Amino acid sequence: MKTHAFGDELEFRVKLTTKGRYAVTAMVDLAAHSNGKPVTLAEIANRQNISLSYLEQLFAKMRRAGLVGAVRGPGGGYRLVRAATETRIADIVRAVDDPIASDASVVQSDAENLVDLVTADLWVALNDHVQRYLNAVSLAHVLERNVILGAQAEGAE
Amino acid sequence: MKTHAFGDELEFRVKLTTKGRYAVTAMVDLAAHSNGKPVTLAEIANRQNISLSYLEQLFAKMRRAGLVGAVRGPGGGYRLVRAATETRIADIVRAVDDPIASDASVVQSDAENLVDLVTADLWVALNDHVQRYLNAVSLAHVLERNVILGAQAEGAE
DNA sequence: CAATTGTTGACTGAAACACTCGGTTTCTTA
DNA sequence: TAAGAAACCGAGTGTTTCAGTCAACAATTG
Repeated sequence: MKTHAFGDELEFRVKLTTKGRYAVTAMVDLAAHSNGKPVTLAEIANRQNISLSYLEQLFAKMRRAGLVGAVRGPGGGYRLVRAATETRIADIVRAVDDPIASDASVVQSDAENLVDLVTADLWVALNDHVQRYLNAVSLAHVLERNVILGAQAEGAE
Repeated sequence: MKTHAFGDELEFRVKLTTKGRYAVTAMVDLAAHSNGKPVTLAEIANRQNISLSYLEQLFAKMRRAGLVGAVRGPGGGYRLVRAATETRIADIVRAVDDPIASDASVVQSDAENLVDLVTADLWVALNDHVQRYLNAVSLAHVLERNVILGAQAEGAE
């Protein structure tokens, strides 16, 4: 029995919760302390006051997404795969957020009436808006405090 | 014991979950079927396939927020308080989302190190971005399918 | 009066969040 | 080669939110 209008898991392409903020914070910290040697999660956990185990989970996802590389053993840690200028905030948020399971087609498909249709329009547009913004901002931008209200959006290529 | 870097409830000013989408869909439906007479939640529930009781909760919040007015008894229902052109999507989303409890000052206050600071910058900027967009779009815009990617942002007055 | 509609509160199962714990592998260095 | 440092991995936990159900109550109409 179909009980509601939207798919159960169809959240929003970019989720913007504290989880993403944790990940971004950790990545900014990593970028800020990158000087050749890998950075340990223990350091980041200390500096940012985030639980080590939670960081491990977040970094596991980011490693699978190809954002960071790991070095095991003493002297090991994580480093950025791409330069800070090439690592986009959107990548980080997408990496740690849950995969928005399956049927994203709901929005498009069973738009039986006009209302479904126009609401879908709005959500797609908004999503695009946010996506574009987070895609235009890199770790380097954030570090340089070069995040200006609104001004970044058109830089998206 | 402070276990993590952000306030427990400090979400994000605008939350953008399915809950907000339900509310927006319902409001679009209400606006679309406004012709003098109040519109019943039962009608909206039928058309939009949302549970009646859930709609009641959402409309209770929107009524408290001054977005809709209720008429009880037979022939009753809800109507928009302001015109569709004056009802902004941001108002709707804010009305139904939970109040982001208490201490939003965390972001600003204990920014001990640089990383906290720059991350806070980013989140404030992004929030502003989304807020601005949703503030520039009215129910009427949505109904007229007048929602263009990105183009609305500067219209916010 | 009865029927209709909104109003309110309590409750529920499922999911996500933000961890915790306990282990295992991999690598370095003494 | 043994010790230890670090990344890996999976299971489990308490809390909150989501989305919905249910039951009662209040106001209005005919």
